[in-house]
Amino acid sequence: MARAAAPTVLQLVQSNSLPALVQIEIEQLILGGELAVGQRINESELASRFRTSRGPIREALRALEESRLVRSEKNRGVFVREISVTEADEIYDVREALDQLIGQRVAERATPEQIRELKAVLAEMDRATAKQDIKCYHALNLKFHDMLVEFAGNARLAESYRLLTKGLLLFRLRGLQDGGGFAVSNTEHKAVVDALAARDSTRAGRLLRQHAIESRARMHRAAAVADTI
Amino acid sequence: MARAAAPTVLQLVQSNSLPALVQIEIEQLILGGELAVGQRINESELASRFRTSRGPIREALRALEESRLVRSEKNRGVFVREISVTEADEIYDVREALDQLIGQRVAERATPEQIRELKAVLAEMDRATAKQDIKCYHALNLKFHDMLVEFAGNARLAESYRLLTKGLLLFRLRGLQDGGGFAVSNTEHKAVVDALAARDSTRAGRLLRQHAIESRARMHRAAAVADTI
DNA sequence: TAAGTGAAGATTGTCGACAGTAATCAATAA
DNA sequence: TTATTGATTACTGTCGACAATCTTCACTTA
Repeated sequence: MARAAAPTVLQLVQSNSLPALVQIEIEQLILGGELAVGQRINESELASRFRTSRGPIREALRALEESRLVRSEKNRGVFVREISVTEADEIYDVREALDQLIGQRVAERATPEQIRELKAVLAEMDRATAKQDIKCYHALNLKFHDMLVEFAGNARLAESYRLLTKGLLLFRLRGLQDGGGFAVSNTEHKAVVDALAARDSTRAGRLLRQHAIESRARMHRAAAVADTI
Repeated sequence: MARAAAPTVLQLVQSNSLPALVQIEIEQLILGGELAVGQRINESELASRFRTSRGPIREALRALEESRLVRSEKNRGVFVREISVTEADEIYDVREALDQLIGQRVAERATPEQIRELKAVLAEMDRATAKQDIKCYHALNLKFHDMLVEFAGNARLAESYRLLTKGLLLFRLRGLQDGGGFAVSNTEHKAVVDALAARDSTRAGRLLRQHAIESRARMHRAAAVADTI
């Protein structure tokens, strides 16, 4: 496993503090949809849920606010952030630039083993497509892009990229993602991996950027459809 | 003044909560060098300094940790983050990509008034250069790039860019920035603004990226010199 | 002298409590 | 019936206190 090893629960508890743990937990709640977009977050409720006082909860919420997953109104509480199409557009604008960089770097630095891992995920995605398992495809899609940014070998890049795409997830939770055409999406993935395997950094960068552009277009189409409903 | 209006103190106190205010204050302490890089931050000390309890301080520190300005060790405290040359390199890698995007967008979107503002700052920088006022030049340099990212008209881009460059400031605080050649730097600035005025987005993007690349090279030269001392 | 040990002090982690503010809802008046 | 007012309730903002942990440093011992 060439990727950064996932930390064990033990390591997590020992190194990270309670607020950090809570932060991860709340993030899962948001990204998992249990806390709906726009919803107010009740501190006391979370506190009793996690068997802590409100202190650690508040600390976690501050961190989540800094990462723009929640917004906070004074004396009113913190709310799960809602992303408008306009803001999603802004994010995509940045993402396109970063994806190009990611494609270039992965083409330059990825090990043969990592390329194989990417291909394996691609194959899984094909199977999910065949079964029309959208949920599975979506999870694999996230994994694929996460692996890419990891293989780019730049921690700061990965951090920026993940922060950005987390915002996009808030939007996707409304069910607008991928615009239905996910078989198309995987064709684009394959072209990218081909360029990576060929160590063609320019082409890989261009293709991954193009993939982001197409994703944005799919997002727009889905949003347009959703608005007509 | 076409830029985003600076919020008044009143607005700040009314809208933002105490932790948010404290966060800004601590950030100033760090970026101003009062809290040295690598130094441990004493919660009680800050609390008495700002006449609050430790709660708000801790919340602010969590937010600063999320923005990577401090790091936190369990049961040991939080420390002002130190940036290695390797990490500065990583940041520059991302910054180059973002700068290209910024150049393109500003060329497309900036108002004539904004272009004039940029030129005015450039003139100020020339005067600072003539007086060999490095500190003033440095401040204006930051302002120039901050205006650029603002004029790009993409809040998320601005956010990502500022987060990134804040990290670079931690490095710069060690006196390694600019590598001495700041007259050269302003020549590059002028070329960028020329492209912006000509509405040549491709050239503006290329030049601003190139400027970031040169900045990185200057950083490396300065670091090399610092290491021989 | 150097290494190890123990206590004392300082600092962080967490909690429960109280004050202040916003939201809710019933009662009243137009 | 609708709008307004006032009281009630719920929640956030902040604080001080205590427990747990780390650091420091004097002291002992080989």
